[in-house]
Amino acid sequence: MARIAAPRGTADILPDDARRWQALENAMRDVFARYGYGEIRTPIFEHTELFARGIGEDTDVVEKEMYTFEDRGERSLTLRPEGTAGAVRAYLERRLDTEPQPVKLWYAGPMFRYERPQAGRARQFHQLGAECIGTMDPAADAEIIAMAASLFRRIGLADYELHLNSIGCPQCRPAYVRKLREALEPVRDSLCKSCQDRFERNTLRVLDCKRESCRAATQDAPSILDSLCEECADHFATVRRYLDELGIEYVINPRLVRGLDYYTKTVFEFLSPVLGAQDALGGGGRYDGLVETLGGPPTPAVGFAAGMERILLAAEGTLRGEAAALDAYVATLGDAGRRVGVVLAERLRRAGLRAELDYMGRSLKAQMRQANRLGAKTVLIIGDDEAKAGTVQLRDMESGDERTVGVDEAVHVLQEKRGEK
RNA sequence: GUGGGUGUAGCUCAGCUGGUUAGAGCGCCAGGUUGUGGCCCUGGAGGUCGUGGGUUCAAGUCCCAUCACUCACCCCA
Repeated sequence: MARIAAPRGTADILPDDARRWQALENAMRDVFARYGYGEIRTPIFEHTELFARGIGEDTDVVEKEMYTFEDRGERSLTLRPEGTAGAVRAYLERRLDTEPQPVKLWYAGPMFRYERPQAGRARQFHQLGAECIGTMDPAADAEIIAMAASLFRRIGLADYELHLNSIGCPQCRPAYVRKLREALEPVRDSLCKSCQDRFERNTLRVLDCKRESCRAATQDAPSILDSLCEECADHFATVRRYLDELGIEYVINPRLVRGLDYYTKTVFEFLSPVLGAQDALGGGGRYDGLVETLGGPPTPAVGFAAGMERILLAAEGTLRGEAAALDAYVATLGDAGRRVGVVLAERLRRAGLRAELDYMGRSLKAQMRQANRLGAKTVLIIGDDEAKAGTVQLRDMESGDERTVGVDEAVHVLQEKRGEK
């Protein structure tokens, strides 16, 4: 029979790797809790409409990257490509807008985007993120950024750059876009093909192009930061002031534009130099129009999301999973020893110890080797003699010391030993 | 969607210009002890050489296609 491989762009996380994931998740939970965010778990799939409207019809994500399917009831559903839309949907549907504002939520889980996989990019990947909904206070922007930075610090990830920008609001952005178009019009023909397309559909994105030729052509383009309305300019200045006061370093990048349509005012990205071409660890920003777009009352909000695989990649050297040490390995010989051993292992486990025993009919020697491999601190050897006498050979794997003790004492000794560290 | 690279044991790879039973290291299993680990020694299991076609007396080795992986573009997490 032909074997079936995991679908393209998906990955299995095996036990050794899973330990690092758990370490990240533990750090994440602790950090989010400190900042007062509560976890929200929303569906993995939503109505396609939610993403189409929320993220924006003209974005790459909606245009060509969604896993969309029709269910048996002929509903168009989509595997979530990001987390914000679902969180905001839940905020409205579950009437979190009637609770004291702001509502602070975090989430983590799989996201799906149909793209060609490469380093740091997969079709099923995982994001952790947080949303602070209901306040326009610039301190909330700073809090979200500080929280992300705090998580990175917590896992020893220090090698990154925080890029910051403001892309204005519906009051000031249109005027800037017009100005930008005018400025770019003369050099339009020298832009790359996709930028010529961007020029038409989403002019801001031209600034974000990585091609040398496009960067050169837009060299002298006006900066959006010079065109912000008073409110946006004030907001941005205040966010910056808070970040300065919090000691969070950043670089102003007037070319930073995000790929999703819902952003307003503050946008930011954490870039890592060790990630290769896909260098964004995470990013986010303010989305003051999204709640309304999704049918709610005008509600300001700010949030961020980061790629868990990318974090794990970037924190390769510093974030380690704990190798669960084995307290005891029960090695048995003969039928009587075996019977006693099976029961003893269970007894150790009920006593809160990690215990393992052989299921492959291994020789004692092989059992010892296995115990060593598993990092067992102690091996309890039970042969027919011990079974008859109600004793075990207690072998300390580090020192090699071995002695005969009664079963009760053995359990006691192991518990003591465990408590010591 | 476009382009480059790669596909040989569980893993990392070697197989020269096509030529007899496809190799190494690591890992795995067993033995070296009659009831004992880490080091060492010995032996063993394990491969439709990604898949399908083609060229040839002969293909892991050449050609085509296809799939997968990978890197980059695009976009972003």
